[in-house]
Amino acid sequence: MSKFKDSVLQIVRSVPKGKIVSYGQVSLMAGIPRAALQVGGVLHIAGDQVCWWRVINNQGRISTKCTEHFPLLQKQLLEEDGVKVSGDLKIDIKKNRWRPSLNTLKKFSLSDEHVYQIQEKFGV
DNA sequence: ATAATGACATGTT
DNA sequence: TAACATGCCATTA
Repeated sequence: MSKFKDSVLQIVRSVPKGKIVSYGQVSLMAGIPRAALQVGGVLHIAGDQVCWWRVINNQGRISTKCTEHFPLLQKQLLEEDGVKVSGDLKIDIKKNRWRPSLNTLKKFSLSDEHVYQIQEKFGV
C-alpha cells in the first residue's frame, strides 16, 4: 500500500453523500497535484471499498469504462445519493462539488501550500 | 532501470 | 461544443 493510495481512499471515503469531487481535486488533496489519472487507477483497484461513484472528471462527466463499474451504474448510484444526472451523463459539478472546510483539510496532513491551492480552486 | 499505460486536466484549434 | 495536443505521475511489465 503506497501512501498515495491510502490518501486517495481516505479522501474518497470522506466525501459526503450527495456531493461529488473531481479526480484532480482528489489528487490535489492527496498531496500530489497532477496525479488525477492515478486516482482513477486506485479507484479501479479499490472497487467497492469506497464510494467510487462520487468521483467524476472536472467537466462533470462520468469517465469510467470499466465493465464492473459502468457509467449507467454510476449514474444510478449518484441518483440514489440525490445527485441529478442528465440523460447524457452530465452532472452539474458546480452545484454538487464537495468543498471541504479548512478543518477537514487538516485531517489529511497536507502542506500549507496545498491547503492554499485547494482553497483557491475549490474554496468554500 | 526503462518504457508503456491510463476511470485526468487544461489550453488550442 | 468538440476534437486534438501536451503535460503529468504512480503503477506495472
